[in-house]
Amino acid sequence: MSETELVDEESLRPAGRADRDELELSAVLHALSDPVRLQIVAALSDGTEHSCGSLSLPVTKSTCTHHFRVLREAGVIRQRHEGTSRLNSLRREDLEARFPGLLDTVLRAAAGS
Amino acid sequence: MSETELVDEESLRPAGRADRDELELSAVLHALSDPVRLQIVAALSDGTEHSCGSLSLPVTKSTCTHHFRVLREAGVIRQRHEGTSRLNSLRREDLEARFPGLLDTVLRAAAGS
DNA sequence: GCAGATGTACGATGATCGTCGTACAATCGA
DNA sequence: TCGATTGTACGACGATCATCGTACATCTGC
Repeated sequence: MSETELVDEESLRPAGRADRDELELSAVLHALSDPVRLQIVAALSDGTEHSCGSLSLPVTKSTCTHHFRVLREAGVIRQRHEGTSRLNSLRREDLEARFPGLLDTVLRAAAGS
Repeated sequence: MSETELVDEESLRPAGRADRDELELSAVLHALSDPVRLQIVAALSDGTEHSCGSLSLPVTKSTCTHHFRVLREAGVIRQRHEGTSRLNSLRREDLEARFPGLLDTVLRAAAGS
């Protein structure tokens, strides 16, 4: 539902995205187990969209692209094309439906440490 | 508290264990992101102690030892020596104190998938 | 069209990971 | 004491990972 409204998503799905039912816990946990990616997810956690460049991450553009892809393939985020930018946002509803409470718990744990 | 009652723990701590305050979220998530380790944690989740051999895991003894070490070093489990066996148990209280709700949420997610 | 901005693709590199087999240590029962 | 059981130590192997630099693609504004 929340993803079919975005046309750009469709082109990314075959190789790059997990459907809601295909979300794998191991993949999600692995995606969240990297400090940089956790930082990204925390930045997206208030519902705002962020591009690679709008976050000041301690890595290069290439690495940033890599981390966004890992998050996307694990199903944690979705990507929307807008001009030369890719706006990323959390897939809160899908994650909540599949793994209730997981995202919030991890984010709270990340905030507390 | 719950760990100082075990003498064997003390010898494992310097190189092999994380104190409660030293638990790192990334390390915990990484420890939980492997299917075999998740299976181990799920088996321990009812509070019972388990040895390498008491779980029928799809890996060899060496690999089992490896996974238990990863879990121990991340602070997820504790190990107790008893005869020729090592009895492993979850560090529920420590994890709960540091990352409230995390373990239960992950276990619930694992059970639901 | 062109220059700048933004992000991806691709290859490389060093580190870490999961797995195993073999050898060894520790304990228990006969 | 001796054999069996249980787990660890160590080394090896291939796979994956995080990181980067360079080259390329796409879009915007002039």
